[in-house]
Amino acid sequence: MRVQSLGTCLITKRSTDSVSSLLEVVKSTGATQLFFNHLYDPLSLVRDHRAKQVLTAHGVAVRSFNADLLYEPWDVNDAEGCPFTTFGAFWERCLSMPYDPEAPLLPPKRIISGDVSRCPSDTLVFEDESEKGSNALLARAWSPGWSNADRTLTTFINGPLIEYSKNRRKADSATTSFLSPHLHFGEVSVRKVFHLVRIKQVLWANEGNKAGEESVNLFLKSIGLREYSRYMSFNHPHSLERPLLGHLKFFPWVVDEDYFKAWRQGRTGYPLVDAGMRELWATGWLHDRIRVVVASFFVKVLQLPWRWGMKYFWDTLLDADLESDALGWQYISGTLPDGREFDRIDNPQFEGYKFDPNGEYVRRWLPELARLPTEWIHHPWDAPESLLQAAGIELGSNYPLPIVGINAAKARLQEALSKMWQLEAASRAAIENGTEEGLGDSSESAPIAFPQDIQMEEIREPVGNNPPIPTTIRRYEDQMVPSITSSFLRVEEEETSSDLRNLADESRAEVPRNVNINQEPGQGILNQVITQTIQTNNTLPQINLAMAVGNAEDSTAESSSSSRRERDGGVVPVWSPSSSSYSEQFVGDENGVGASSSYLQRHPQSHQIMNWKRLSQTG
DNA sequence: CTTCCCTTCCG
DNA sequence: GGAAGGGAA
Repeated sequence: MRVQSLGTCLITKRSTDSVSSLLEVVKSTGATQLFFNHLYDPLSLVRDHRAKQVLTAHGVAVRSFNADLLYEPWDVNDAEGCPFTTFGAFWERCLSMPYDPEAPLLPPKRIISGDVSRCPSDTLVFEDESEKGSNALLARAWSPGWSNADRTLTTFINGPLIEYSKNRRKADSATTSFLSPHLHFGEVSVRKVFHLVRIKQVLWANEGNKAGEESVNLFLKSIGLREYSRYMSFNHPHSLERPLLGHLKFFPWVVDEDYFKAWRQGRTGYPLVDAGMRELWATGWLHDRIRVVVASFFVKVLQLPWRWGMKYFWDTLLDADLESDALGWQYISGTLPDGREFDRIDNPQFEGYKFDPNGEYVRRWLPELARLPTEWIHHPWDAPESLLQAAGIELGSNYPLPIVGINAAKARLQEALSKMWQLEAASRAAIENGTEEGLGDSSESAPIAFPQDIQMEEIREPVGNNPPIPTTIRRYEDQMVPSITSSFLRVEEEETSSDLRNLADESRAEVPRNVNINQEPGQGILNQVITQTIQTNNTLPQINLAMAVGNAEDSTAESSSSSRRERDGGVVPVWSPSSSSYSEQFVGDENGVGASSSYLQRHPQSHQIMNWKRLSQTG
């Protein structure tokens, strides 16, 4: 594959062993240098650390860079040099760092192409015939490629950005940036977004446009959340699949696949939730507010295990992103220090009038409710029978009654919490008496299995032809949310032994298939090895290679000597599972309740924890 | 201009 | 549930 704009070849490889594939490419091309960009999930950290070691040992000059974040996670610390544990403090620090984020780099003028004639390259197929139909539909929300990303960015900055603060609560999506898939797949750099947006902010500030200025702050906050997701992943590698705080360890989740199915199909009886779930299915995209609504409903009203919901998001979202989504679900579930209080249930009816005051969003995605007046659109179950008839609605027939009443959900939540405290107290007692060792491991270490038999192919768009019904049955490929913990624990055991080869590759994250990347190498092809071979050349561009991180030797001293940034060579602190000591205060480690109470002592200000304490006492 | 109350928002 | 901001007194 020839990258025309750069005049050099792109070699693509599928492999179960990235490091040896890289080595093979390096050898067959005679490359002497390797450049890659950092990733921050535990698998990549381990894999890339190894890649750096192995290739360096083979005499290749390896350098790695930050291309995904405004600041490297290890550069953002509090006054004591410790990582932040709440988003607010983290982001405040990011915005007041002594140096600005790197300005975006221009593309290189040219790259001196190496000799790739002896290097075998796999052909990657990004879309086959059977996928075209559903991909065409998904394309309504996203057109891949860096030039589309650029256009999306420009359109947003010159359009909706200035009114972002005013419009951000509207479920109708034309007011958001649509950048998330482009950012995820590396088609636009977050630094470019940051700088262009800041330029606008300065402009508006000079004009005295307060609303515009505030809009930029709010938009940047969502960029900040993305940053924070990587930050959390780096500092708490377990948090991608385990609750960060352990206070819900004994929560009796409702394991009900019918609830789960109703949620997926958008048949919960709550119009805002259902509209969201159908938009998600049809377009692979949801407004952030609506993601919170459906996820919160999932966790608080249905009380299903949040990892199920996270996996469904993973399977359906175009911008599915492990770090961001894990952060989001933990936030919703109240397992972050600054997450939502667990015992508060949001009422979809009220949220409906907040985010969709005129019911337009609901009518668009739930055509069966289209003729219902706005007064009842978010709570049809209260509507007079005559009115329902006139609107052609038969509750329980062509639109469901609420699957769970809000009051019933509140009562059930309280019951579940009492149960949880009982179990917790029992466990504590058992541990203190030494009669039983950590029975608690059952819930966290072995999360409730994802239902195996879900048949997504059978889901059809409900009555009506708006949105269009997909003509192609969607192929359901099980892209499991990668299970990191098990392999990760093995890393802990084996970190010192030399061969980490298998673990990093076996359980690696899958990424969505239908990604068209024929325009430019992007980091988004995260898990296929994509290497661009480059002859010795010091004017090297920061090309987004698909690899990342992990430099053992040169790093710790320098980077912990704080604020000096490393422009070149991508200095990364030594990272290994056992050295990520910050996790100790969280439950990610084996100690569960005990661990989170030591966290409690350190962070008495955390109202979420306070809540938990209060509840524990009253329960 | 201050104070107090009410709404809104909360990563 | 609590801070914080806006509006009324």
